[in-house]
Amino acid sequence: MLELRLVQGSLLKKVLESIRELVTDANFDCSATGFSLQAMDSSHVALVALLLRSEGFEHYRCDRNLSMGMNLNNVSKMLRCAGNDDIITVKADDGSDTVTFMFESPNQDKIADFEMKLMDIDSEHLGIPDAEYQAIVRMPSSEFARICKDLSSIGDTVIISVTKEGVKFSTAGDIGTANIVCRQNKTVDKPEEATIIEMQEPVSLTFALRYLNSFTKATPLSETVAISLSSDLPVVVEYKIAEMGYIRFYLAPKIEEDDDMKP
Amino acid sequence: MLELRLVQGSLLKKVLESIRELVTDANFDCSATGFSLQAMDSSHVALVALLLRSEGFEHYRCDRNLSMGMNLNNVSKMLRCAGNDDIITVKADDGSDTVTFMFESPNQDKIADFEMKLMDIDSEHLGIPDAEYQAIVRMPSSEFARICKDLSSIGDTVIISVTKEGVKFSTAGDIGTANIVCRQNKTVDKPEEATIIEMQEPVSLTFALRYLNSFTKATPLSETVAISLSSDLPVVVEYKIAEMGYIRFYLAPKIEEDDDMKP
DNA sequence: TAAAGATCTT
DNA sequence: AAGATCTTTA
Repeated sequence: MLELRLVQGSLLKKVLESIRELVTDANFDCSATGFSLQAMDSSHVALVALLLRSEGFEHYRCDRNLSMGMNLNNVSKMLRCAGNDDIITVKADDGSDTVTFMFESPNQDKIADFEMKLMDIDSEHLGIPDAEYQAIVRMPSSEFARICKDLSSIGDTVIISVTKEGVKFSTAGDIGTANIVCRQNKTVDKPEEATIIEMQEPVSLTFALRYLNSFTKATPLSETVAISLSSDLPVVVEYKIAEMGYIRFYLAPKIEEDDDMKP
Repeated sequence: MLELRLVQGSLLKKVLESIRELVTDANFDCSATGFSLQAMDSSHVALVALLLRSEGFEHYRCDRNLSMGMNLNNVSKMLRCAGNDDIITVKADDGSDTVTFMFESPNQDKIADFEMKLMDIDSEHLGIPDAEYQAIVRMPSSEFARICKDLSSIGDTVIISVTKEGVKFSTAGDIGTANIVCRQNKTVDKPEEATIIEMQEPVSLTFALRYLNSFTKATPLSETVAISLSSDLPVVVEYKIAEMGYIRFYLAPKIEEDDDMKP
């Protein structure tokens, strides 16, 4: 028997809107620890890892580990039927091949329940080793989203270069080139407006903007984003979910190609 | 000679936006009593009845009964040229085959007139008998609209079931099932937020969501909607138009089909 | 602010 | 394929 009650239901709505563009089908794994998901995007280039710890729920009951395969578009359709102030409860009986989403309006006048068939999805659950990163950039998530969106109107890839002074986002395309430099800045009114560089050594890596732009769908979940970079390691773009956990997106850097070698 | 002056011109704009999706051509009937319209939708499944009483107009002159056939899309196009604060005057000369819409800006600086050719439309004007309904549900129009929209992302039809305690909207589709229960609630801050059930006996009927969603285009006209249900009678979805009249939509219930009988 | 384009939906 | 809505641009 599984029963999770989340008073701030909008959070679950936002989580699904964050992942939906990248992943179509995925297993939600429930254990005593919490509610988690790990999935590759459809082109097997990017990876999403979600964790919502049990302590973050108002009520959390999970008698035995459960892996529930769902089509995220369908989950999203159902969650869109929940009001932003609704309390969401997720229920599944042991051995059942369905999951139920329950939405209660704040004044309890409206109660909705949505039942959905589960699917069998075979997924290789990758162990993601904790790595030391050469550089971690923390910045306002909205600023990161704006930069990725702006640059993708110029080019397809972005070079992210970190030095002690700041982080530079560069791109080039048919119409020209663009560089956006964000200086480290810890002296701000609100901590969530800070840009903070934790750097062991300078690093410069290239990524496809298309995926970074998908990652920024998670912007509504957190005021800040942490970007962890190391040569030859996938970048980690992390959005913390207050009191509950995180969404992390992983993306391998592009190997620099010599343009003259292209056909 | 016909001349109707409506200071709150936005009202006429909203009326047309409410009907336009359902009905393409219709006769506007003008008499000393008021301005009315009755029309079936293009697939002859739903019926719209509009009444704007003469008392609601700032000036109302209708020397003889007049039936003016119009293409509602074209009327809508013209009315969209009126500002929301404009005063709208509708004019037609006896025997003329045109109608004129006049728009005056609030400060009288702008005066526009749009003339449109009338059409011949033969319509059977149905007498709609006043019926006793087994149940009448009054609820916030926005909530009804939200429910119809949400459910149509899951299924094509909705079962509306009324009991003394409340009203339940249910649907089923490929991805799952959904039930939304609204409890009767008369103790609200504002009367327009109440959900009120007037019930003689319980009733449960099935309707095509496609049409209900068209009906909810009238939501901007009224804070509340009244849904009148009886077995074997068309449902009436009524939006009152303040001080003037109403728009009523009629839709026959679906006869429950035995799924096994389907091909 | 309004029109056009793009994207998503039925 | 058409319509609706959202976003973007003038």
